[in-house]
Amino acid sequence: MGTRERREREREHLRRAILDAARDLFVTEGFEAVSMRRIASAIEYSPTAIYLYFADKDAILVALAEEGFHLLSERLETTNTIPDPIERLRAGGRVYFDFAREQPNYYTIMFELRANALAKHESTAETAGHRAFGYIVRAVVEGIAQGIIAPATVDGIVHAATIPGAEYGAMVCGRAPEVILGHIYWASLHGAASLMLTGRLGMLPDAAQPYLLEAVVDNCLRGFVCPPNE
Amino acid sequence: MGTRERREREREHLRRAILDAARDLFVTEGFEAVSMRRIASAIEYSPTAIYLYFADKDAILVALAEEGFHLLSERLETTNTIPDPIERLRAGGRVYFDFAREQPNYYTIMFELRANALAKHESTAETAGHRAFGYIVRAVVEGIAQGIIAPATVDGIVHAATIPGAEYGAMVCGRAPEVILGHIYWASLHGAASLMLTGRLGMLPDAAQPYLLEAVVDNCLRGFVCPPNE
DNA sequence: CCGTGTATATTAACACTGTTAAGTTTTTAC
DNA sequence: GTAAAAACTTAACAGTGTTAATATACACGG
Repeated sequence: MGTRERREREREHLRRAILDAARDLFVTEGFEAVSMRRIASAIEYSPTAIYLYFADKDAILVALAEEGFHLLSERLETTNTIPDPIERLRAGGRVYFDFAREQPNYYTIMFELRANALAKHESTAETAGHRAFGYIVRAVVEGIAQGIIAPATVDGIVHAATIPGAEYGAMVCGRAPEVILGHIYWASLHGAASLMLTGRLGMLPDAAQPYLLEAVVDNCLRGFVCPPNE
Repeated sequence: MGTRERREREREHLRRAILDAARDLFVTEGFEAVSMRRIASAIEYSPTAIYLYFADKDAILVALAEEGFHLLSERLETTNTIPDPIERLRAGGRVYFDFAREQPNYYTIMFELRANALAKHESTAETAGHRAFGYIVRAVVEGIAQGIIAPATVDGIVHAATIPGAEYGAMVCGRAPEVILGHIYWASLHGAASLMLTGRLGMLPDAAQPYLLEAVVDNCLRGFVCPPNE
């Protein structure tokens, strides 16, 4: 008797409907438009019905953030055909910025959500984020293997960060160099995207902003490939 | 008769009391603890009294953001004694990260406030932000003048960002190169700080985080000084 | 000194918010 | 057909930002 299967299917269906309504609301009307009551009226259920499917509002936002990471991962996947690791990273940077520009609300909940909310819901959003990060890390690994990202660069970073009294080498080796470099790249991308979305690039003419993003990517990657100068 | 002066003094006094209470609340209890009613009870006034001093809640937050930028500027000022522009930029990066770490709530409202709220209150917070940004820009200007930040680097960025069909050179020259380089540096700093504060550096051991920040600064500045490799 | 106008502050209320407890309807299982 | 379980709703709580109407204090002109 497939009644339980059907029930589960219906459950999943409504769960999706809730998420869709929530996404539509905040993709079109922004973060603050998403209230339990508005979601409820969009799906034509009572507000409290939602609590049968999500623990609280944060759980919905975490689920949406996870969706966002999946979207981003899908987009990043298209860069996989690019053989040169550096060019792949560069293309990934463009994809990243395009995503931030086209889906500002997604980007906002993906990266504005505090560890607070994430931890509370032991979300898979974190692992979805890791998957997206993986695209960066793999390109860096290849770059190192092919000698494009010079060991000297890695050493340079190791060296430069050896501020007094620190065993930074051990730190870096605890996590592989590609993880460090990946974070450096990610930080650059996120910083530029975040400044853009919060309107902090107002000093630049609007038309120049894409070029700034390009320049951020370029400067970061130049740091990766150039030999250290001493 | 100094009665009007006294009144104005009292006004300013209460205005400050409101800001102090608001700051205390969110520096110690976080962003969401700041409600009009809680501020009111802290200063022992009725909630609506606040509206005689601030247009709305956003106005308070904008004012606090402005305070934050002043604090940051003060800290950045201490780097002014460092003669070498690159080392000054590096020290500025450390100051920036230290500020983000020690005043996470300040940092949050300073950079999470949407252009939305800022524009609505035609705030001086923006100009306060510009002042902080000025420390970066001036160091870059000096670096270029002294030949430490190679013209080749600037050209490199100009060149690298010349994606098909774009007159990037004109864009860059519309705003001076130092503004572009300044934004690149700022984006790196903000990205790293933001990832740190939102708990996205969880992949790294906690002790390694300061070194990552150092590495971000180093990689970015390496991009500034190294000659383009072709 | 006394009313008057103004600045200042308060009370009550509105329309929201996320969330919970209790109650109702619907569906399943025997 | 009836009991149990799942799904859903209603009513309410405690809170939010904000406004309109009201009261109070206070300097100023007569």
